[in-house]
Amino acid sequence: MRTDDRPARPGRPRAVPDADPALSPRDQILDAAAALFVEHGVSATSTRAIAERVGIRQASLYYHFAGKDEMLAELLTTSVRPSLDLARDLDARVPDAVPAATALAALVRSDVDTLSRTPHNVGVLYLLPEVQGERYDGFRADRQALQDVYGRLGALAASPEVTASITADQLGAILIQLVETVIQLRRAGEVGAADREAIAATCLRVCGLGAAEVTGALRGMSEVPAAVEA
Amino acid sequence: MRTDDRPARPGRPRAVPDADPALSPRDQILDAAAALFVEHGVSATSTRAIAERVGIRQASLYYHFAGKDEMLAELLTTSVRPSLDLARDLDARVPDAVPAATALAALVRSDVDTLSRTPHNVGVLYLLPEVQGERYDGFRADRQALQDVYGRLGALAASPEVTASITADQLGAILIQLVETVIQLRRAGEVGAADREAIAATCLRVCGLGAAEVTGALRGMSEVPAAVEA
DNA sequence: ATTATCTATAGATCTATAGATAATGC
DNA sequence: ATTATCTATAGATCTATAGATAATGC
Repeated sequence: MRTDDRPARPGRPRAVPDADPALSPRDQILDAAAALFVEHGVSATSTRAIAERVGIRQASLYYHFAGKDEMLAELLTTSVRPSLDLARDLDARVPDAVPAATALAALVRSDVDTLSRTPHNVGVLYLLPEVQGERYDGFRADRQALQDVYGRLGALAASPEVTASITADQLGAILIQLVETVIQLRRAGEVGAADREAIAATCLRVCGLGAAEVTGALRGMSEVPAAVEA
Repeated sequence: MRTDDRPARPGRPRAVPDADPALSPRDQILDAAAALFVEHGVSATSTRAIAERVGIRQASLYYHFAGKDEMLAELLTTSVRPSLDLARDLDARVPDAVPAATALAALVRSDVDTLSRTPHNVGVLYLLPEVQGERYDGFRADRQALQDVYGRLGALAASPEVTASITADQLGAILIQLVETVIQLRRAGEVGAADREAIAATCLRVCGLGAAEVTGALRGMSEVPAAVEA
């Protein structure tokens, strides 16, 4: 089994010619698996169905992956990682270099935008029952770490009234849940800029920010990514 | 196939004696299916596994249900119906007999409490990919109707700043998503009264209510159920 | 006679391995 | 020689039907 991801190498030609030779076979398989896992779930997706969508024989999948589990693990990890990286980066700059509300706004906007654009709405994968298995402990740990950052930034940004009635853990769970409203909206139809902004603004309002502070944080946010790149 | 739900009638005895004769065989099957669907998903749950959990033979399931689909359909419907009934009831009394914020508080509290107590955390079923199939159009319509009420009550309760930046549809999606934070919390561990209150309060804060209004609505709420029963 | 179960099983999958083959690279 | 595919298939399911059977009810 090949586990790396170099471009396609020579080998016996496919029975059906490669539809997209620009993508590595591995990525073609991941893309097909993502689409089918999101639509039908993991168990309802057969390795045959994945192979058919790629345009290869069922057995050929096993040259690239040990099985569906491994495909799912990779899809989960590559989708949570960038978000966690940004979260940690922001977390480290708060509150000295960046106000908490600004950092939270930046994280929320980034995650909402990413989730609204991922191919096949892969955020749906987080909801699948398979993900509860210990096979995916690593993913769940990353996700929990992300939630913790949400809770920490939220608690720092929060008004005293809010802080009095809600813990950082609760706030983390609530904020991440709110961000994932995008996933459900995408299931129902197109997600527009207004939807994304409504969700981002709601995340800040949940922390007790007033209307002026909400728009302020969403504005100030636009400077942060530049700082991060530096 | 028997589709009603009378108490058990005579018939060949089970190989393994009935563990809970107080429940009809149908309810025993639904309970087992719910537990397994929540834990592993529908496709990953075999009819054999359901039967084993009940304590009957696999083939005996088909005397009560046409298949897993029918079990899932019944579980979904019986879990959304009571909530939709309450929502419609409240919706009809707003704003003349009951203030919108009070009605929203009552609906949120009821749904949060219900979801936090359902056996096996059945709210998880809403998230399964199978539910997107047209086989479950009826359930999804009920759920959309519930979401619409959330949006309507939320918009009526909302402060002008909130109404200016968010539509009733967006608010409905956000509120129902927030309520379902309970489902995720239950996956992670016990859900306490503080968690339920944090979520309920957050739903009201999302509508732009201040701290005083939030606690006010959650208080006034307690009178509403009595009015509903009348 | 009616009911709710049982046993047995056909037919349809589905996964994962073994081994062959058709390319390119050296 | 190496690589990426292919063909073929064993073994393990899983679903849903046919028909038998062991109770109670009349």
